[in-house]
Amino acid sequence: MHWWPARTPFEVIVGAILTQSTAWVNVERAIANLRGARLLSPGAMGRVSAARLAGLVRPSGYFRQKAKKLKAFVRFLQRNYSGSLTRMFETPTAQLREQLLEVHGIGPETADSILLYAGEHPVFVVDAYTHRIFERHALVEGKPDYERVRAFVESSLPRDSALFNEFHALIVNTGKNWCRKGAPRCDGCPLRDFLPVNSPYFALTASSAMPLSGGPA
DNA sequence: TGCCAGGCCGGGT
DNA sequence: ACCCGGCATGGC
Repeated sequence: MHWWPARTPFEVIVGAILTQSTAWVNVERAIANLRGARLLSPGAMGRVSAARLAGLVRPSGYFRQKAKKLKAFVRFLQRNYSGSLTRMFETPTAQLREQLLEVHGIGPETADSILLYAGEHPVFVVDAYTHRIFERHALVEGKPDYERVRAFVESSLPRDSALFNEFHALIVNTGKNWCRKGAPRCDGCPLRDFLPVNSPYFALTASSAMPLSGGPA
């Protein structure tokens, strides 16, 4: 779907932080502000003040928190990789994931989004939609926490970043259209017709047949 | 008008 | 190991 609307890996990372619990349309304004201020590079963002940064990312909500998080990431990148994303992404996946989780403001979903969408590391991104869909379809054994869902998907599909990318994109679209919070349970969702389902392949097949409008791209 | 959006942190059990 | 309040703007 080529759905993550970013021009560079750094912009993907910025978007991943800014979109935390926030509608993408608000993130777009914030990123436009950053672009206008020529701050969409690790070096420039490292030099700007947190207060100035906060003003620019204001439309994305939680703006003081997010300014702090962006600063924390570029500081981490500078300290550990001399500001080079290329060098950062040369780090083995599991090791880099642990490092990212240490950074203030980067939790499991943001870390995995960075790994997959900015670095093309083969990890599956679990988000609110993934949780809701997999829980409603009872695809995961036991309590469907983040690591269980991730382990289930990653062990059910070939370890291929392009596939994880596409699969997650399809899930988010399915979620936006049919699995929003408060929506009638599975009402109109194309996945419903595939119950009982016990493999993500079924979800992938079903999702491919649905309209793909409404994405952030 | 109120609910929700592709979370995460820090402090409490 | 959970659980919860706080963080904040903009669209429907």
